[in-house]
Amino acid sequence: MSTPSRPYHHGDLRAALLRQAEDVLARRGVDGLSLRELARAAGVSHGAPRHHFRDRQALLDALALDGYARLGARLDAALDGDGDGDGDGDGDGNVTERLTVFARAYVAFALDHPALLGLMHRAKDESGDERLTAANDAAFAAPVRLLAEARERGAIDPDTSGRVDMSVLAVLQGLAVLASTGTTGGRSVDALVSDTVATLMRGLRPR
Amino acid sequence: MSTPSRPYHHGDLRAALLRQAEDVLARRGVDGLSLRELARAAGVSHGAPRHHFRDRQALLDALALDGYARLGARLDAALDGDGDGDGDGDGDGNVTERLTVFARAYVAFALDHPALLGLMHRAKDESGDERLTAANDAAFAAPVRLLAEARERGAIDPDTSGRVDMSVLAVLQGLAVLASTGTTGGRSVDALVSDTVATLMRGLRPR
DNA sequence: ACCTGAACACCGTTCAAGT
DNA sequence: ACCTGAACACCGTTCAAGT
Repeated sequence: MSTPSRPYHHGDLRAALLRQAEDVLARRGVDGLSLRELARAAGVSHGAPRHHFRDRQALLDALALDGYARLGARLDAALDGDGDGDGDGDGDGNVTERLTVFARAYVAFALDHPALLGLMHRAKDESGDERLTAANDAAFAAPVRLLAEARERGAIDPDTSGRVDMSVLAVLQGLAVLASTGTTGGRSVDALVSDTVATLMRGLRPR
Repeated sequence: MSTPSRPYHHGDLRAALLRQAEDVLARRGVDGLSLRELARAAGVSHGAPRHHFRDRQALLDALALDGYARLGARLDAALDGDGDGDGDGDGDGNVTERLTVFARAYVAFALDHPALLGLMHRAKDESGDERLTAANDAAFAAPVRLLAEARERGAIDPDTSGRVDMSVLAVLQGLAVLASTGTTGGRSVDALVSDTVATLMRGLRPR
């Protein structure tokens, strides 16, 4: 599998740097992340990372990209595990449940990797790398599909057409923000999530 | 008002540093903000800021605190300008409108000062300064009051008690995030905001 | 192809010393 | 009280040179 001789060094420096970087990110935040320190931890000179990442931002982008891939996988897995949604189709409860499942998965990711998620958002907005926006879109394609299907089945109001999709995304984003900052208003995160989805389905108006 | 003689230097270095800092923040982001550069721009030595801010984070905190004060003022002003809400009281439309007004004001702030808002959130979460969380609470006290009053008047579903407040905050946060990252799904920000508030009031379910 | 190591131009922070 | 300026320990980035 691996040759015993190490011509210069590190079988796969790139992977090692990313692994260490995520560790440091989680423990000390983006500001605490130094290329030179990563190089030191990997046992290479401070110039070595240059061969795998053009600059610090490139390493950050790679970290974010990997984060999106894992987030997408988790979201998809959560929805898959919840059933495929075209069985008997009891109409309404299914959408509420599936939205809740999705929101929970997203919030769980936000709680597990707050610094990484923050990095992902920042990288998507500020870095020029368009693979990041693509990865973001891919990760959130599932709820948009979910809503479209529900609308076709009549499980959610059809004349809302496409304009509620953004609203739902706003709610998901907001939930993740509130959860990861601990602004849950004194209740459990799970309760916050299901209450919010319920509120969204039901509306604030009386009746 | 001001003595013509400048014993050492800068009438009010603290204010000058903050002013410059916000400028740099808006134009080059937090990472582009250097204490030494600020000192240079103010015409003082690099050690001078130390007398007004213990370290870089303290300056960032001060910036965030000021941001919260201005955000709060803008949100309150927007709601005040919209009427006091206990006139005739036509019941429903009032809440929708006032929530929309509030959301628009918040989103406008997010669009005007994206970097500052990001700094505010980060500072609130990561810095130890509890005045920041207090400032955050104060800024968002208005919509919580608004909901409480609406519930008393029966303008929103009463048995939702306090558990929708967080939901509404989540929506507001999410809207600001989406707007400031340009993720508006191809429509205007104003439309996104009013659609989302409408969706929230009405609910996703048919009928 | 991958890594080293010196070099350059920056940082934040500390602290004696000045006025 | 407020500011200076040297000092220290870091950075990111570049680039010849090595293997």
